[in-house]
Amino acid sequence: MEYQAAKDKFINTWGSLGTLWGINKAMAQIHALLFISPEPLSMEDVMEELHISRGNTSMNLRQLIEWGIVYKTSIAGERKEYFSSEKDVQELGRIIAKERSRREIRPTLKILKEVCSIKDDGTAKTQELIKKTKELYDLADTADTMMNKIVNQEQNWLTKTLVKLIK
Amino acid sequence: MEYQAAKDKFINTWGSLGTLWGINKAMAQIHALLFISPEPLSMEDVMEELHISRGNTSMNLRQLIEWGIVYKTSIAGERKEYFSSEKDVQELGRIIAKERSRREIRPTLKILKEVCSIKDDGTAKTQELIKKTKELYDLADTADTMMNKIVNQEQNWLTKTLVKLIK
DNA sequence: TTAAACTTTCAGTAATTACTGAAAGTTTAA
DNA sequence: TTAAACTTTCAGTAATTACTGAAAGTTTAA
Repeated sequence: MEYQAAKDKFINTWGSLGTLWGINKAMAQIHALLFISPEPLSMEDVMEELHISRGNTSMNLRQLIEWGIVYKTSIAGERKEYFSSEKDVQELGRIIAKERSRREIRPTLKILKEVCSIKDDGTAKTQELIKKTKELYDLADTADTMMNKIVNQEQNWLTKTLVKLIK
Repeated sequence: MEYQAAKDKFINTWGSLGTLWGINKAMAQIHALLFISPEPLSMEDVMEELHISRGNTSMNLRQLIEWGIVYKTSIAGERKEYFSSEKDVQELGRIIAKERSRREIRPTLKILKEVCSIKDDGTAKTQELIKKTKELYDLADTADTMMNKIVNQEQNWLTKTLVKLIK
């Protein structure tokens, strides 16, 4: 496989993986492109490489920046803005885990907490609702905590060692 | 908050969380409904509760069964099929993690492996592609392995203890 | 200041995905 | 067997989401 073929394959795979996880294709592809590019790219570059419109490129780049995994980079003597991706995979993982936790898991935990706190009227269906949402709360809370601990940079020696052992 | 309100809130939240993760709303809602129902429900029941059509209900139930988190349950003397959800949250987590790994992470790992194995022609862009896809491969592989270890029932004493310690 | 070089916004449209409901298919009881 | 009671399939349509490209907005250099 030659460079161009490999590159296209990677960008396309990343794109379709994205859609499977609720991320739009263009956004995932732009990220893939920047991630493997040794130099920052301009909006024009991205448009040409992926054959997408200016508007689409602009909007998705902005979202990636909002997520914190793409940066605006200025190049001396150039008027255009250039964009580059977070290059450290560990850091990438950390940011994504943190953002998904903040945007999705935490709000869900809040709702689960509310739902499992309703008054127990003694009926089977109420008791089941309370029990199940409580269990889900605990599971989601544990998973969230663990994920953050594992993925986090601020790992102490103990955690790091344990993670290695489990693996 | 009364039972009905809490139930609706839970089902709706679960539905929108689903869409955020690339699962369609109806499917997530059917699962939510079955998960908190003390008794198995018929297709008719599901249709009425969620106000969705017969076709939609049938298709999504089938998908949930394919995922392994909803079961067909027969009720003695009843001709209809009844459906119930996996009730153990641990088991639910285990199944979902395993299925997503099998359907999404493994295929991605395979592609990453291919892409990072291309011939190094010495150019900066080729080297960057190889390096970055290799790093992604390692990250995804580690995350996948850890997730499965953690979520799996076949935990030995050591793993269990370590998981508790990290948490 | 102005105008060239850029980026963002957004109304309109295209593409995708989800849903309906009736027809076809299947199962079961008698 | 047959017909009633169910489930599945699928063509057509509705709803949602993504994308385009031109107009509006912004920045910078002179």
